[in-house]
Amino acid sequence: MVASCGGSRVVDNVVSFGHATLVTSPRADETTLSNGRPKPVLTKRPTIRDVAERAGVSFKTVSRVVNGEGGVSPGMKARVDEAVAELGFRLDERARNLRQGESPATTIGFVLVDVANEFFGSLLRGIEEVATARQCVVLSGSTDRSPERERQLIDAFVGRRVDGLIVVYSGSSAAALNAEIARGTPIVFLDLEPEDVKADLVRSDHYAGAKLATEHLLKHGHVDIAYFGDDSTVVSANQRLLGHLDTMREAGCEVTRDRTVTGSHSAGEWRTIALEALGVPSPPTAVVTAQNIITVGTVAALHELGLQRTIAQVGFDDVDLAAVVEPPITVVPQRPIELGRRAAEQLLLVSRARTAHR
Amino acid sequence: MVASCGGSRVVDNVVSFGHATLVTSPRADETTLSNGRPKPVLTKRPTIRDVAERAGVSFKTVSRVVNGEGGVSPGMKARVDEAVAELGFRLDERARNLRQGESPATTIGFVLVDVANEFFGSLLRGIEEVATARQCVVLSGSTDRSPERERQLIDAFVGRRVDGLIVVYSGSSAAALNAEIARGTPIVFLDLEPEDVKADLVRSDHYAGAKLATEHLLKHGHVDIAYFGDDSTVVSANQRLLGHLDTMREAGCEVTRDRTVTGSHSAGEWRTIALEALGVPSPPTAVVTAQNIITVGTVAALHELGLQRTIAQVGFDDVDLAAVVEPPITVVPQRPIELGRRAAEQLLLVSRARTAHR
DNA sequence: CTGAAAGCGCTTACAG
DNA sequence: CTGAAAGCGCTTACAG
Repeated sequence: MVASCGGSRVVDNVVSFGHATLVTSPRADETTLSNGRPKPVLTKRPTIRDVAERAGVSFKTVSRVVNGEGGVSPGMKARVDEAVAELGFRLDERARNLRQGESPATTIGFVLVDVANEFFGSLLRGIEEVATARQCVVLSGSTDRSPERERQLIDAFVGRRVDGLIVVYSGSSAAALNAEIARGTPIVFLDLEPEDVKADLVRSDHYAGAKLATEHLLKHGHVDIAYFGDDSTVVSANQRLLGHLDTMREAGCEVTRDRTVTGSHSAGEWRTIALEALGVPSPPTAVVTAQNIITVGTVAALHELGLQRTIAQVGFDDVDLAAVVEPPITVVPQRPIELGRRAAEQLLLVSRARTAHR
Repeated sequence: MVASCGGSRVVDNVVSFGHATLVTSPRADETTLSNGRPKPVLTKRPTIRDVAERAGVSFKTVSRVVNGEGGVSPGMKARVDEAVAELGFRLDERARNLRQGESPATTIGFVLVDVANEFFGSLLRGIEEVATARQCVVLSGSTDRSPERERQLIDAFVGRRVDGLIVVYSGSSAAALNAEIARGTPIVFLDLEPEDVKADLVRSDHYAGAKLATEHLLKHGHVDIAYFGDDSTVVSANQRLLGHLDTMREAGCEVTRDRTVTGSHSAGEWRTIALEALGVPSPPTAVVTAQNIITVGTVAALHELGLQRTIAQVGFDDVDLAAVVEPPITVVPQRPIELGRRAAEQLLLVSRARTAHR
């Protein structure tokens, strides 16, 4: 039972074994005739008039019933309800909306960077939650930080007359956004903020978060704390760095250049950087890793150096491995779902205020 | 520069330092008067008639121009274009759709389990990509596997007359879905499949994926291969297990009970399970971890046992740490973005076939 | 309590 | 090349 090459380890990283499969049901091919059976006739969706005809009432009465307006005699209501059920009638929200003019928000548009990224997916989740609670639905799209894509998405959403827009800004025209705001579309920015556009913004308090991280380490007696952060030209990264530096200064701790590394790198690159910065004769006693992938890279480096129980680490955001690494890592989570919720609440607040005002 | 408690490590796991912040712009409060300035008048959105009036043409001409229909003299077109720009006119897609009857798909509804989960977020990303390429937009919502939520979402989407539905099935009524399909809404199921509903399905070929994983290890000379998998009552988990077992049998390798562990556990629990199963006197020489969190837990266990270079591991799906762990892990990725793309392509195919047929 | 008219913003036929 | 009419599916006033 011992393998012939027990000591070998498969080392290929991410072998690409794609295996998507499409199972086509017979039903889907029936747009063309098969074995002589008649093509299924796609019955046109029943309208309020179809229901009225079937129930033998005026279409206005149907409208009253399906909208629960009341003022309809029980007998008529019963007949209408029956016809609705038989025909499988469903109100067309588009038509309602078109006529209704001002009514509570029904659709929110969310422009984000990339839904496949857990952070943005969580933002969407939070928005969705408050939207759903109010019968509201969410349209979303990824920009990959392209101003052009952002413009297209906003165009598409506005064209569909969303009641409000939540956007993780990617650099599209401030003038266009201001025009849209002036035109009455409520906009709330999330996470990233454009200059020259006056609108509400919901974001994490990165400065305070970094302060907490560093204070946490100071409280445990550390004074020689390294800091690995994202490229400081990114506003949030800079705020985190400032939070760290200010906290260190206030505590009277020295901050040296070689203990503070910032830049835009992959997890693998950060592993290398951490190996160099922490694998020195007198390493810091603790390190703040101010971003997800930096945390992952640094954890790997600490374990390789065997220093995972010697150098304390506090990271930002949740990480898969937080739960299984020994010892566990302390992190300052960003709570993106909460961020999304707050953005949606703010949007609907503004949206409602406007509706009420007309 | 040496910390006073250099040896200590902060061990709290995930300290909750939430720090969402709302920055309200002055603009947002202007729905009520402030410092005597007049409330901004929300100009009503300009319609095709407003543009016509401004350009001094009939509204039908405006329609022609904004739809790029041609058959309009250059002079008129120029006047219309100018008026459109001045007024910031945008076609109302809702109204277009209402009148147009049959036209290419414009909105897709996607019902998933949880967007905050990277797998589902990636599915959405894939759908979005093919949708966007065709001027189509995506409405999505999370069910958390609640049949009730699923029904509500489908209702909301159908009410808005989406041109098609992609759903990761969560157990809502098959009868309702069949009725909707009969009514003409194209539906494609993704990942999970309902019984008693005839519709297309796009999913990973879990059996083939597991086969590949196990074959990969066999090819490297392993014969004593352990298998850690999700609860086998989950269809996909069962397919993976079968793929593994069949491959082992075909290769003439023995499979014992203690080498095959399945069940629904957290990453931390899997770590414990792996420690027990692999920390035995004569451990297997390789292990297949058939799911994301199982992989994470097992990696942690192997490193703790110091067996990460002795026992080979092949996992399923991508994992954050795949990139940084030493040695790197081999994984069979599921390519959720690709799955999403295929589902959307299939949906639009069916949708188009129907449109053409009317 | 019930219904006929007008209109939401657009497009689809149909005339000139 | 240009436009007046009718209608998409519904709701909002207005009458009975």
